[in-house]
Amino acid sequence: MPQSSVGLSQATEDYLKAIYGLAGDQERAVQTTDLAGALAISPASVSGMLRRLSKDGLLSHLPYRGVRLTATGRRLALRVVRRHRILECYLTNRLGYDWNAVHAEAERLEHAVSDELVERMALVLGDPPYDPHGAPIPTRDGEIAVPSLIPLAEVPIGTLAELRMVDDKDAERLRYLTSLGLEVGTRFEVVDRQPFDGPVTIGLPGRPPVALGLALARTLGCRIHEPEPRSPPEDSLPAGA
Amino acid sequence: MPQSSVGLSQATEDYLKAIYGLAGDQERAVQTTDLAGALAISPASVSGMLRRLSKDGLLSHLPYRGVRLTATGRRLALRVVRRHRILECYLTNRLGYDWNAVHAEAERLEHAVSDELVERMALVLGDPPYDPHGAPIPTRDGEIAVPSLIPLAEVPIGTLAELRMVDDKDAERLRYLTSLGLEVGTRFEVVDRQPFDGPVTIGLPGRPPVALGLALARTLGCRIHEPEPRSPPEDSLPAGA
DNA sequence: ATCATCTATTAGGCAAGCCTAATTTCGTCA
DNA sequence: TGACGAAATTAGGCTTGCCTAATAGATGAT
Repeated sequence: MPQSSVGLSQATEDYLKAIYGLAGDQERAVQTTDLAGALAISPASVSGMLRRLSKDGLLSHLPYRGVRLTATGRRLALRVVRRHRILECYLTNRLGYDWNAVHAEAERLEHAVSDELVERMALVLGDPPYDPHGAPIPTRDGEIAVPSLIPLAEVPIGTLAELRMVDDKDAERLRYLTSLGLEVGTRFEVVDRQPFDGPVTIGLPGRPPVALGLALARTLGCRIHEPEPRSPPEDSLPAGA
Repeated sequence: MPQSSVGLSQATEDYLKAIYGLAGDQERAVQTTDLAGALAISPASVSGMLRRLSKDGLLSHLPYRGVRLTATGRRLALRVVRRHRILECYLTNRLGYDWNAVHAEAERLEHAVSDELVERMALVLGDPPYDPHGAPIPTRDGEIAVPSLIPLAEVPIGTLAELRMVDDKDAERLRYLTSLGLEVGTRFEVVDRQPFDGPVTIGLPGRPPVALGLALARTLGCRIHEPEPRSPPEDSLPAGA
């Protein structure tokens, strides 16, 4: 059953990682169907596997109610996430990979690298806090700093913002963002937003404005740089308490 | 069944590599038992697996007579060997691994890295011809230069020689060699050899002579630097034809 | 409250790879 | 030539993970 550095099967690692990813860091319960979707596996198979993982103490499974990682499960999930993200950093920084190509490679390697190797890579890189898509990298001892970002879809018109985080799974989407001149750290201004779930238009310095579909805009994590210049709300000069 | 970059299962890759390793490059037939020993698997299991690999056209299996890789099998085996050895080089050169630690890590990674990644590592390293243990690295297109070396066990007394190749599988042995000051490229002189399968004594510059067991001496591939100074055999000045 | 619907689980199967025990084949030696 | 031991194969079983089809639980609308 073992095969990685720590003795979990690849399937087990994939389940834990997927559950962690779907639950978010506040550990919401995850539905069987959602998990099946994320893993591209039939719900029936997931049910069977969940029974085993539950028996092994990695998660708690209330039948028909979803699953939640146990402390152990969460720790192991974060270990896999750390491996994945350090690998992504290493591949881009040291081996010239594009940010749209690292995910697939890391997806396979994360099950094969030893902790020793991961830590050597982290050391060489100087312990990066974020991966190439802006996702925070869990520390050796399972801490993770969840960045508080705003989806582009919710950034008000007129705001100056910075792209901080993008989902890494869709290579096509990443190539598209690159073609627009958008990468992690890029600053832009939200120029317009069409009502009724229409696209968001942003302006980058020295480029014509671009309209981004709402589905895409929802997946782009942004940091606000400058609140709306017009209509200063209420705390302009007084420091309210 | 697939899982690597090329669609072979890990088990398949392990079988092909082990057969290639046991057969030597001239492709001798390999016995089921030897293969079972190399893979630490029961002979019965190997029999079953060989039937499948044979059906898949990766080897030809004459029952009770042993197996031989087909051209396809050999090509795939060499691909795995290349991955393994490039990985060993990369880990020692770029990530500070000792030569005794790389084998285990490469053994797992060789099943997970893509050809893309292997070639990027090879590029960064400048296409090394040998791995850290002196084994030749197959080229991208399946060529391999088999070095003609002499086992230390057969180097005549009085000869000046150089260690060129060591088996990479036994980390303990590699640590021992390091402790003696022996690594790939080290020059030494064969000082003495006890009769009846006794140890071989070698001298390294600036160190007291060391006696190496015959079993160990048989696994050390050497290049001769200077033929025996005493008793020049027969082809000293005439160039025989 | 009940039914229709969606979600989840169980039932039953399959392929990959491994195991042990039993059997067959090879090869050698008398 | 015949028998014996070593090597190889077959027989039968197990676990992991996946599948489809059938059943059971939860839920929202009437």
